[in-house]
Amino acid sequence: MTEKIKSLGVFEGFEDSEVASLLEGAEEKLLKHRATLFKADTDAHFFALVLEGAVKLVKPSPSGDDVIVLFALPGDVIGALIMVQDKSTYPVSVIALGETVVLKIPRRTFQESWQKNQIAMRRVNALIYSRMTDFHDQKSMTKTPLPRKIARQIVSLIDRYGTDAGTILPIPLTRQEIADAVGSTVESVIRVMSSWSQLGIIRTSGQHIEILKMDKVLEILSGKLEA
Amino acid sequence: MTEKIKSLGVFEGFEDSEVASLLEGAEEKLLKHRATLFKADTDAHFFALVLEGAVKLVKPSPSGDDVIVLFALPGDVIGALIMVQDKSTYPVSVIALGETVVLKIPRRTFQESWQKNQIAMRRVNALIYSRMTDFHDQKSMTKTPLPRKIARQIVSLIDRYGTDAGTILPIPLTRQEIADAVGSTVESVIRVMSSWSQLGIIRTSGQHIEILKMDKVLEILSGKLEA
DNA sequence: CGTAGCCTTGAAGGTGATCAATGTTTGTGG
DNA sequence: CCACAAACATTGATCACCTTCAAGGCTACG
Repeated sequence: MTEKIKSLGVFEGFEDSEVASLLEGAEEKLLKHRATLFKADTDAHFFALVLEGAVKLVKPSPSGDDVIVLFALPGDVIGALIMVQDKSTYPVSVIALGETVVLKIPRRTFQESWQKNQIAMRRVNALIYSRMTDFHDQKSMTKTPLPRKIARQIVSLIDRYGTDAGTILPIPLTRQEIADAVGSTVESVIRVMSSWSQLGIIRTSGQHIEILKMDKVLEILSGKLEA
Repeated sequence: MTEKIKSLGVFEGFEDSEVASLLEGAEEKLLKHRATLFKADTDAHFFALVLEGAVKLVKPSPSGDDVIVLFALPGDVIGALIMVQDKSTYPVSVIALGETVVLKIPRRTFQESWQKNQIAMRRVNALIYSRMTDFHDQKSMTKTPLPRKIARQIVSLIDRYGTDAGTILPIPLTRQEIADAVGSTVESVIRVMSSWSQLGIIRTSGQHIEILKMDKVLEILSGKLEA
């Protein structure tokens, strides 16, 4: 068992043996950029922990405009809630962004170890709680102009990654993905971000986004700045 | 302890003594229409179960256009997730729609009984799961035209209430509230619903909404019908 | 060096927000 | 039981913000 795993927030302060039982049957898996961890509507027999890199949770839509429901970063748990349903299929597909490492944990282990471990469950629920409030935030911004939505998304990602390396987005994101995440179109996202680039607020090289003036981004988010 | 309480989904199959310990310190409370159960940013010292009627969870916005994050109906749990956070304030305000009865349960009871009761926690998590997928649904409809959003909201409410009395919305809703729930404006909601009324798809008297042609509503939801 | 994936730009058009005014229902106190 | 106020519903006109459609450019990689 690697140090990396033991140092995850979910396992903080746990005995090695405790962690071992929570990881019964777990399997570490390396995903290449764009690789799929699981597909929506597929039998949900495992959940996962993100160790390195990132994944996106995509809800497929009949009309082809998929929506990104969530970005999961290291330390995040995915597919845990569905483990409590008796039988079920995943509601979303999970796709890696960049090289990423995840830990696949079988449903049985969830039922036999996680659900019996109050502290672990508390921590899982805490993660879910923050996800929930994030949805609330998003929902409260439906009527808000696009630039503010994009700003929110960016800030949310940086906040969650926590690293004070800070101003560089932890994941490679295409404009299309940003659009899918905020519920807009590539073109509109491009227009907004181009204008930010010109104002020197951000700098992008390829899928890499760097925030140069966080204060400005926050002003946009709060509506003070139009940009 | 009333029969009504014991018959709630969360308590299904539980012994009376078990239910009693889960309700340690609980207090039944009658709320009048529009009465507030708790306010956002207030110390979260209890969570609640809806017994009768309904409540709305409102996220206040600085700009005054509040957003309705969720409608909670009988059997729903509200504020449970926040009980796992060590100390915290409610992220939303809760306001009754129509005469409603709730059961206020102290945080201590959550920590001492609920968290130790695997089955109860599973059920709470199952409720949360369905709420989560509901958010996913909503998010996947951001780019969708307003009528479909409204249709989704209506169908979701009727689905959840389950009663095959069926075609009458279980809660009194103003157009403003519908607008707040789908992220739109009163005027726009009115235009959509008026057109439905004229087509004989729905009938409204005051805050009461009755669905006359559910099939049509479903067609609108799926995009087959423009209306 | 050609293809695939992503980014960019422009023009046109639509959906819904906003503003403003008016009608209707509900509830309350005299 | 009436009168008035408050809350809710409605309608119309205007306009901003995005979406959509179309075309082209850039970069990377086999």
